[in-house]
Amino acid sequence: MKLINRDTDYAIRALCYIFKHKKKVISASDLVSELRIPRSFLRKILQKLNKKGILKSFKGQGGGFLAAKPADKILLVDLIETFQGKVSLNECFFRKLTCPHKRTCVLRDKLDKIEKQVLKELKRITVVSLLR
Amino acid sequence: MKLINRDTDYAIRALCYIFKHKKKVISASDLVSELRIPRSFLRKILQKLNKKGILKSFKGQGGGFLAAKPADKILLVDLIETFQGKVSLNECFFRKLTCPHKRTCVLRDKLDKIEKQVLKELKRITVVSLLR
DNA sequence: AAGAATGATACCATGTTAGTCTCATTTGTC
DNA sequence: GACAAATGAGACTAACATGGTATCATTCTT
Repeated sequence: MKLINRDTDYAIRALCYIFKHKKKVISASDLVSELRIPRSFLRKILQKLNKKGILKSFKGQGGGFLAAKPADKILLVDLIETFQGKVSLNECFFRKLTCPHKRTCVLRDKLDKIEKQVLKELKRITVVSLLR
Repeated sequence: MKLINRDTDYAIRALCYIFKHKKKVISASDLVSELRIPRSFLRKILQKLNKKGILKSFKGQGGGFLAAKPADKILLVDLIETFQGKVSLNECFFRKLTCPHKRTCVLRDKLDKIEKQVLKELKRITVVSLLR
């Protein structure tokens, strides 16, 4: 029952490093030696951040990554959704089917409320707030 | 990222049924035909509830299960912990080791706060509050 | 003694997570 | 233009978690 998984975690570490060296283009190699994250794994993560428009990438010698937007515009929730899908604490399945009592289920109702709270809190966390 | 998994879900359904038929001893067979949950799976769940002191069991013909304590004394959190372990939204591992920045990590700090909120809300939910 | 129930526990299939590997493409430098 | 350094794309794999099954032992009622 983890809120963030390893991809998201690594993405955050990478982003923090990139923001601490703003203006410089950071290559995967830089990040690997700095963060000690497995190279191939990290590369996949960087590619995804690029596709999502959170990083800009530059190919070829001297290439690497730059932030595509300011740190206070990158929400933790966006990262979580990028790597783990929509935040949903109350998916309810009954024998592989979506539960037939969806609308009337008291438990679901209560979990929904908790989910909304969590989401609200998560939305207040940006990459800036993680830069120490 | 689910707050409750299938074991917990089934446990709740079973408990609700048992409480709605208080005083009667309910067998696994009763529950299977009522709730349409796979027999063996349900039996494992009932056994666990028994071991945890949430149900009392009776062997032999006419045997089955009874609630071991009142519905308002059974917290949803207890069920979650029985089947899924301690609620912990912020486990942080770094390359299989516990993360070395545990104490200084800003993210961990924020997730901790969210976890405390969730836990507080979860503790307010008892089986009574799920009996409709 | 028989049958109906739970207790204990091993097993299995599928999906998810974390990580690896390879090849193609782009770009800067000599 | 050749080469090296970088990213892009995507297939592959090992280990673990989840959901579910199966079997045999034990206990209790009749």
